[in-house]
Amino acid sequence: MKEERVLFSETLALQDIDSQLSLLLEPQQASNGIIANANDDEEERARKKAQNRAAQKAFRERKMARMKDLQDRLSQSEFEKFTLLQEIDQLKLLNIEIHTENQFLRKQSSNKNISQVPQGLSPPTSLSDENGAQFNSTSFSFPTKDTFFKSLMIDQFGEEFIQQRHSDDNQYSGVQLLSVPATWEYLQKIIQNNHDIEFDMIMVMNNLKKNHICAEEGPSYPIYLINQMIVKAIEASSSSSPTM
Amino acid sequence: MKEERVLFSETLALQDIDSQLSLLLEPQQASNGIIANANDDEEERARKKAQNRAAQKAFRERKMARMKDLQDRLSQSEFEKFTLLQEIDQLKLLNIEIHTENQFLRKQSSNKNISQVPQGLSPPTSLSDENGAQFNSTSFSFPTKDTFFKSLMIDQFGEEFIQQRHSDDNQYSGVQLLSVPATWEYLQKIIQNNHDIEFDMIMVMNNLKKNHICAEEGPSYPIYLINQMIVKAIEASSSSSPTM
DNA sequence: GTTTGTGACGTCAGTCAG
DNA sequence: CTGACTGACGTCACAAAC
Repeated sequence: MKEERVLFSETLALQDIDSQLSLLLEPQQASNGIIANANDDEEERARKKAQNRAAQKAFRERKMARMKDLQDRLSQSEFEKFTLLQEIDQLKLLNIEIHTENQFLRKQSSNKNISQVPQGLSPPTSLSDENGAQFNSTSFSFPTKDTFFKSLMIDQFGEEFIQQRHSDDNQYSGVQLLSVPATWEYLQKIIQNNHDIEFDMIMVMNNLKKNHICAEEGPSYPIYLINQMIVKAIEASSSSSPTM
Repeated sequence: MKEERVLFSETLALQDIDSQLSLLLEPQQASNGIIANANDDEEERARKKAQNRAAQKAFRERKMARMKDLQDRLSQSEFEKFTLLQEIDQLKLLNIEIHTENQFLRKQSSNKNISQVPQGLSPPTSLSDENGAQFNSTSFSFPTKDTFFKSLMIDQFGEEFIQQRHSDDNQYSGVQLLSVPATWEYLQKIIQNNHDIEFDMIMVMNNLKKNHICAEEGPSYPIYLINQMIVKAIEASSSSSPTM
């Protein structure tokens, strides 16, 4: 009772390539004998099935493509986030420098000529000196970047503008960081726990090398960057391996 | 020849809920009559099928969840990118202000006392004045933020650090913007082209309202924010609708 | 061994547009 | 009405984990 079905199914499978074409080759040899009617009906259903089969196949492919697209977009977005973070740090650094210079100039100015400098300049701002008090005279002990900027930003834009980016343990502006040894362990774990994937750890580490960030634990890498490099390495190994 | 199969399939469909349990309720009534052997084999296969059925179902669900997770992570990432962009703009603004003030101070200082101010301060930097030439005396005509910062950053960090964020048509630091009317049209198009989804356009516009960005075309919204709000609205409508 | 997870297909029913 | 699209399931084969 089941062999029938299996046979049927196999037949279809073999016809797979033809199935799409079978729709185009219209069934014009219908009016033939006595069995014409039944035959017609049968054919109709078969045609429909083939149609559906093709439709599903296409649909599945589209779905897969969508999935892949999503993945790619995520990676891309994450990467852009990272570059933005870098940009922010550059800006902060620049800001500190300028501000420091500013403090110095102000000091000079007040030494030579008291209240020569108007406090509120072009924009309706007031970069008052109270938060700059940490900068005294000529020896500059830099505060933590974040501390410094928080006070600065609050002064400029008010509390509500400050979005707290929790700088936890191994975090760099909210991005999880892994030190070099930690990265190494991470890679090993991945390889151990995922037998189906393989990649060149050395390649990953090398690719990572240029992108380190200086954290308290020494040079570190943002985790998503690591992941990205892993993906790259996997792709590299799979395209060069003989399995493909 | 096919009715058999259909019947069989339907039977299975009806047993759907039981199928998972049928595995637990072990077939202990096997050794009965003469037909025990055939029966046993049959049962075995049925059991296997049910098993597979359940497995597939679970697998599909996991897959769906993964998909959803990806979506969410993308949205989240995109959103974070946006806040970072905002932060950058704040920093740039702050930077301009301080730098402007700096220029002014420098001018004052050189008026009173030539070369009182050392050019290179604490960090090994040289915020030389050549790029600040656009600021002359007391009237400050602000350059484009980007122009200004490009020169400033190049001066500080060198060309290679400057990643060009193409500010195209309706773009805000690389994020596509839609003006209010454009947003409205966008929503309508979405509704038209996706019959299966429905949401309250008004709700979306309202949620968007607080998050506008001032572009040349007037208040605008970043496209991904719009998309996010649409998702929200869809969820809201689907959870409140009687279909659920 | 068997279970379990996954990929690839097929089938059917329901929906929408032309 | 017909055809395309889609969601939900089922089945099989085969790798993988127990």
